[in-house]
Amino acid sequence: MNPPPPDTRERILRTAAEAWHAQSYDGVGVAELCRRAQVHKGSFFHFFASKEDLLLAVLDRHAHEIRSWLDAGPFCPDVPPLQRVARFFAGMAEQARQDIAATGAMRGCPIGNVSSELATRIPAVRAATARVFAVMEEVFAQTLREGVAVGELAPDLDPDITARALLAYMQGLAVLGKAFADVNRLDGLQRGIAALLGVPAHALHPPATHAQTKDQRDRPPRATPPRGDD
Amino acid sequence: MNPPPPDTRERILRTAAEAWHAQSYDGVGVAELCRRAQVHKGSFFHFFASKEDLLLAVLDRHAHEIRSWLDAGPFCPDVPPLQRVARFFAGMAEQARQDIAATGAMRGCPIGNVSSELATRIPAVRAATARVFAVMEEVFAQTLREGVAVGELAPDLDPDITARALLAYMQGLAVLGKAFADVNRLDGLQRGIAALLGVPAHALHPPATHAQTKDQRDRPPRATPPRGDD
DNA sequence: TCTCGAGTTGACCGATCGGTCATGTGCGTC
DNA sequence: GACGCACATGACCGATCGGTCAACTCGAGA
Repeated sequence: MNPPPPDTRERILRTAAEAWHAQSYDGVGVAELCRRAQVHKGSFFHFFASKEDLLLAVLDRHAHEIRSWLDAGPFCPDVPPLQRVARFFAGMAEQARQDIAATGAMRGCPIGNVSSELATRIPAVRAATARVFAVMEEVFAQTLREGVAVGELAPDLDPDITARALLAYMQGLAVLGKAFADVNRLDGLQRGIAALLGVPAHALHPPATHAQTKDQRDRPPRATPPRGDD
Repeated sequence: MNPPPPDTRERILRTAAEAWHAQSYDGVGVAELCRRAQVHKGSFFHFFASKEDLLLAVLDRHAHEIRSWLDAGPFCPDVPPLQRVARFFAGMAEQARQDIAATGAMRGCPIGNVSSELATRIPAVRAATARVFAVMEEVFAQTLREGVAVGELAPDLDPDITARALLAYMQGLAVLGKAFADVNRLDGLQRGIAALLGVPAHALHPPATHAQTKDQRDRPPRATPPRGDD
């Protein structure tokens, strides 16, 4: 009810996620984070025991929110399963295009980036990123299972292994996209997905236009207000 | 040439490549690099204008050496094209297994890691990693072209796009492997490759670890014992 | 013999790193 | 009104960062 509620903690979390995605964990220090979030250093360490602690909080939030985000967005069951997958990858491509337009570079996957940078150095971070990936894998697998049930996919397709392959392909596209920074490289992307799914390329017809996955200002049905308790 | 000159520069290059692969660019500073390479700081900056300069040199070397390395190694034409691809990915899996055994973690792809960490921050690094990826893509594409010519692959398969997809898949596997740090996750790997190539999974039987009898061009692939090797 | 320059050595630099801490302030409660 | 507490504020800390520098060694060429 407070007009200017002290969303300090929230601001730090969001700023960190954004900054680390745009650059890297080591590349953005606590001081700059504080500058961007308009928070004083003392306050920062009032909310987070350390920089690493903040990273784990960011990843934890991802792990807890990504499923509902996916379910409400690209994987919303308002279209058949195969189209959801296509819509998800189309969203990725659109995101990449926006990155290029805005900054001339692609930022890649925030989770994949962090994992690549820190998985060997900080075991807890490795585990946290794995948890996020596992959720995505589950969402993929569930969708694929539906696809099999509906008859869009071959009955002998292994949903779990295929989900894993899809996730790998997606991460690889993120890595290559970031390295090449060229949207044209993304052509032929659909073909790979279709191949992994064992369907003809035309089975993944482009979902009309970019779905409105980003204009969601409304509160989701789940009543839990944004609070990063862990 | 230089008969017994101290290979200082060489030592720095190798140490940096190794250390940055095991950890990350920002995670290993010049001081530690010097410690490991047994080089004094002054010498370091005698050979390289800056830390970033060294990184570019490391990447440059990769770009120049990787083609001949691939051609002499996994892509050596002593086996049919498809088997070379299979051998390459088997080598990756083997590498991952060794990483786990030695350190309990997977290091991922040295190029992919660097790109993920620095592509948005240092454009020159982005370009340098892209160059390495481009070489790999070329080697893949060439092999695929051969595969089409020999009849191992469908005549309408697009070698360039498929090569790109294969490279993406490989990078994704590296990212997920690093995050999950679990060799079992690598099962089902072959299936994805086969799917991307449009061949049945059994067409990619795991090749022997080392070079084997050459000139088996006319022999169709035969089933080989599954991964019992450990 | 002298010079010269590639390479070595380690002290040193300012900036920044992640993190600490004493103090201040506003608010809810008794 | 006084106390407690969540949070704000910014000076401050030692360590480390990437990088500089002057002095030194030493072998090849004149």
